[in-house]
Amino acid sequence: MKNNTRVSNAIIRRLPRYRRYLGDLRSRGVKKISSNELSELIGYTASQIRQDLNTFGGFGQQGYGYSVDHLYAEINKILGLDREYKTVVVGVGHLGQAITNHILNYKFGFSIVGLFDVNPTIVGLAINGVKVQNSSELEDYVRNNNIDIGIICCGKDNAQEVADTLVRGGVEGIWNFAPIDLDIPERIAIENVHLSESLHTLSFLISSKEKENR
Amino acid sequence: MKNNTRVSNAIIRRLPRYRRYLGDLRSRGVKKISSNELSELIGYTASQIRQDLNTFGGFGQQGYGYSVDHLYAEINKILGLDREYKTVVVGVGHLGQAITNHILNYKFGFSIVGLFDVNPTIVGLAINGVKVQNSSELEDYVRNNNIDIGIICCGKDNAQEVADTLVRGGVEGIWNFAPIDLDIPERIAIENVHLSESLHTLSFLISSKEKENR
DNA sequence: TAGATTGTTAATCGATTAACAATC
DNA sequence: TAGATTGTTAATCGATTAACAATC
Repeated sequence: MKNNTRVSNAIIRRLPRYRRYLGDLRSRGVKKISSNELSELIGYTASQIRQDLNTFGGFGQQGYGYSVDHLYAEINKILGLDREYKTVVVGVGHLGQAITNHILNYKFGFSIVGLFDVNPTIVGLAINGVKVQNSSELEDYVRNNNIDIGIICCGKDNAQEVADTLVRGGVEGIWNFAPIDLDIPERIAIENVHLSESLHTLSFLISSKEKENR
Repeated sequence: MKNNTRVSNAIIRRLPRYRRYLGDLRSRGVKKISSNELSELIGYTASQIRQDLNTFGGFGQQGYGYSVDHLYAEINKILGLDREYKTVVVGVGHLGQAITNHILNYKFGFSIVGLFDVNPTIVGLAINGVKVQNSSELEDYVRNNNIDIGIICCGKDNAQEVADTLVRGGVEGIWNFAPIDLDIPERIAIENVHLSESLHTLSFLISSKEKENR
């Protein structure tokens, strides 16, 4: 695997998608695939697929194609899915619970270790067998348990404060569902899921289609 | 507002973000803003901001800048947020409930009209005052109530079937949370939220940062 | 060996940035 | 009017596609 010096954002967004399609192929027992066949399935050009993969290394074999198993394993490595991530969820409303479920049903190396909330009527309850703790204990917990990822599912008013706490506790990355752009150090990875913006993208697309069809 | 002939995806993704920042400014009572000031806040170059806005029309005033109120209203129009959208949620697990809450707390023109599930132990329950119906009634319901948007929160095995049903019922757009690429007619708008892919992007970023810091 | 398909270089296309004339 | 800032054209940069030599 080549050294990934500044992989473009466009490529980064395509990688998990490659993984998903390769995982499907793999579970269907497909052994080999060419960039052309993959192009057919996934919708990127064969040329782009080869370019993308060669950013990280030569995973194919001329005249043959790609071994599905091997390529899947390599993409998992590229995505950092060859290790375990311990996570905490902060804010255990419906969204926090949905994310908790989502991760607990996951095969690949993410575990929910702690749940946190500020609401005293929720603190102490067990969700999926994990007890909800008071957010005041978040920093110590993250530090003492070597938590890797903090998942922010609280409202936007507390989100920056929670992020600061997670960073002080020593997380490596933050998965943020609050509708705000967090201010965090360069060394910490951040991935935002802005649901409102996604919904507004949909309404934009609906409006566009309407205009087209007029 | 100009005719939006094929707006690039890059621009589309930035529009809801402009809206969010302008909404914040507005609620803080700010009356005018220049592309330079907005650049400072939002992190795009002033040049890009002006280019983006001028895709849709000239909303500013030379020598002055942009009226926050006016620009916010225009972006709402561009995003199609000057109308009402009736929605149904299919699959009322934690995620479906989280999305339902999210939308019900929304100020801008999205209403949850129907909830649907296949699970008989959930059908009949009321969630946020909306009764859960059996998915077998989905198509008729969508048709008879002029539903605009279908929100897919079920598992990936049923997702394509649900999408087909929604399309037959006559929705204009689909907000899809199932980890699959749906096959739908060109005239229907689609927006995917692939949570797993988002999480895998985060693990990729964590791995990259680790390598950088070595 | 011949055929197939990758890996990689070169060409094209599109998006971002810079510059500045228009104008409030 | 002078200063400021937009709207827009031109220049640059980066990403995608095309082409083909390398090679299994």
